[in-house]
Amino acid sequence: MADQGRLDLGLSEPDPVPAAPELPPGSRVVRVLPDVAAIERSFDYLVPPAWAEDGRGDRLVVGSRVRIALAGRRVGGWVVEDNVVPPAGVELRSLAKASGLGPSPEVIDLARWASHRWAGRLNGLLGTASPPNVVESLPPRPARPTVPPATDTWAVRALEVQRSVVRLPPGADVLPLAVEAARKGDALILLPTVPAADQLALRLRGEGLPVSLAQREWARSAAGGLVVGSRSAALAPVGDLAAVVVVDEHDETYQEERAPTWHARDMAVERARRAGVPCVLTSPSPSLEALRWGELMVPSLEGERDGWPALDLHDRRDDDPVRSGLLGERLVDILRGSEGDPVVCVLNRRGRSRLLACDSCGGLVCCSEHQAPMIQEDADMLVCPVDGARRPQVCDDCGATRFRNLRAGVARIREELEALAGRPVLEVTGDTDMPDGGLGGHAVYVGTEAVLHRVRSAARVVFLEFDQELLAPRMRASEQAMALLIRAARLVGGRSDGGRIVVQTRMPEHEVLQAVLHADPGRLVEAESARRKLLNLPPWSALARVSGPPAEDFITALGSPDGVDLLGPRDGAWLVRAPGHDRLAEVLAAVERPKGRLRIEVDPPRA
DNA sequence: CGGACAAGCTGA
DNA sequence: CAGCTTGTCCGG
Repeated sequence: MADQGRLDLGLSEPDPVPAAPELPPGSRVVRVLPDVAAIERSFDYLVPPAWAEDGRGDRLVVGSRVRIALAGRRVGGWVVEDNVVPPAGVELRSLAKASGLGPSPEVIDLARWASHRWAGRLNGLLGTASPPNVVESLPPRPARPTVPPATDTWAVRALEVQRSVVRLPPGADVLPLAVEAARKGDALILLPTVPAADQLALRLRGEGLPVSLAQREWARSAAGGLVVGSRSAALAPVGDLAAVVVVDEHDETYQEERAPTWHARDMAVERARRAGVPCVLTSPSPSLEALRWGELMVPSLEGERDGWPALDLHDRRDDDPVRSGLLGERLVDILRGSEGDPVVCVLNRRGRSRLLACDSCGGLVCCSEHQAPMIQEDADMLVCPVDGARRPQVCDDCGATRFRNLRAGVARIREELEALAGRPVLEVTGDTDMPDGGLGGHAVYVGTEAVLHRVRSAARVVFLEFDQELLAPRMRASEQAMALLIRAARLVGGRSDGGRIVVQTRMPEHEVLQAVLHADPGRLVEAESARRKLLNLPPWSALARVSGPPAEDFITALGSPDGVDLLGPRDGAWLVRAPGHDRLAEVLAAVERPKGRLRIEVDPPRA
């Protein structure tokens, strides 16, 4: 079959074939997509005639969850098409069981669109769109709430346009926007994390609004009212969708890491477009994607200035790189608590030293054969990262045996911070357990960026080495660096409340830092937008990263379609670049997929 | 995914 | 050539 390797969007068997003669007249046949990750085809089943009499037949609609016999076992699935004419020559089996409600036809169509847009399988998306347990019927629709007239005019204005991007400073409250969305009717409100969604849901309930949590309260969401949730909520049922709000649209947690790497912001935008309802994206620093899509609105420049913390740039270019290590002298007072506690220090690295300099001559300790920086394995052995050769810890140039860390990991820096602060310092990593409400009670914390998620609040956040964020070899390095500063800003509060962030850097003129310094995210946009345009990167193009053992075959099969560049291979992966997402999706879908573990990441998160 | 079946390897 | 592993195909 010619399209064997292609993705089935639940609409296979396009040729109208006469029904098999053995099918009794009046039989109802439905097309079912199995809920099995590896199966991307749909199959036809007979609706048991008995169901027509007891009402089960009426409840069976496109989207319904069913159980089917497939290759000798029972699996779940979704009805993706009703009243189909099955291809000739197949002996139909009957549906084994009806297992309740599933996504609406609108959400199925949306998922189909997403499956094409992100070149991935439909059944995973339908799984996300389905209730976690069997739902036989919906609760009654909640009474329409009486929403008090809005006091925040920006929220009203934001929902008056179909596509608006609201630039709100880090500390701003989105509650007025959610309430205003509720005035429109049933609204979908997305937040980056589940705790943030839970908290907003609680506050909206406090306002007397009917709110349900997406996924966990699937049936209530489908019945009506406000639906609040994180990424997966973009596919949640909503009664009668009247508005969509995506809070902190810049946040990368909106993108699914596994293929299909769909993005909840883009999904929500498309959902609103299809429903013809207004969609509002908010962010302290809107993404280029958002700005290209909608109309930018800045409620108050004054509010924005007050809402960002002050930024202290510690320019380290004047310091002796060898002598002063990672901790500049200006940090001492902060670490000792003279500007308030707690102090949160961020260093995006794990483990111990990666880069050593001789204490007496200042030279970098490199492998004489490969010129690569040696790694300190234990107290007195060095290891070459290229071939693993070991040698004793002695400087090649001067024979000294004392070294200094230029790139200490978090574990080492904790000890140094403790010495400098003269008080205990708690190390926080991604593995550190987080108590409810976040960590508290310590005076000084140090950790990778995970520390920004785990500590409740801070008097100061110090980025010990920010340049690696600014210079990271990733397309979105600047936006990601900005996202870190936004997180930090939320821990310390706005400048009007004394909020202050400290950044040690050798690039104080970098647009990310300048944007925060002047509480003007537009400065980042100008520079970043020009750079991306020059390099023909998103949002001025659309990218997909293709990897896995069959990647080469796939790329070869793509050929050289019009307007499409193939870049690579690099680390066994290729980049496919097209002028836009329509073209990209079209090109990726046009080719048979070689078997094997092919991974296609559209909008690759780490390109 | 998981079963069916076919093609390849091993051992006496 | 049985008995087993490994690979490929396919499901209504």
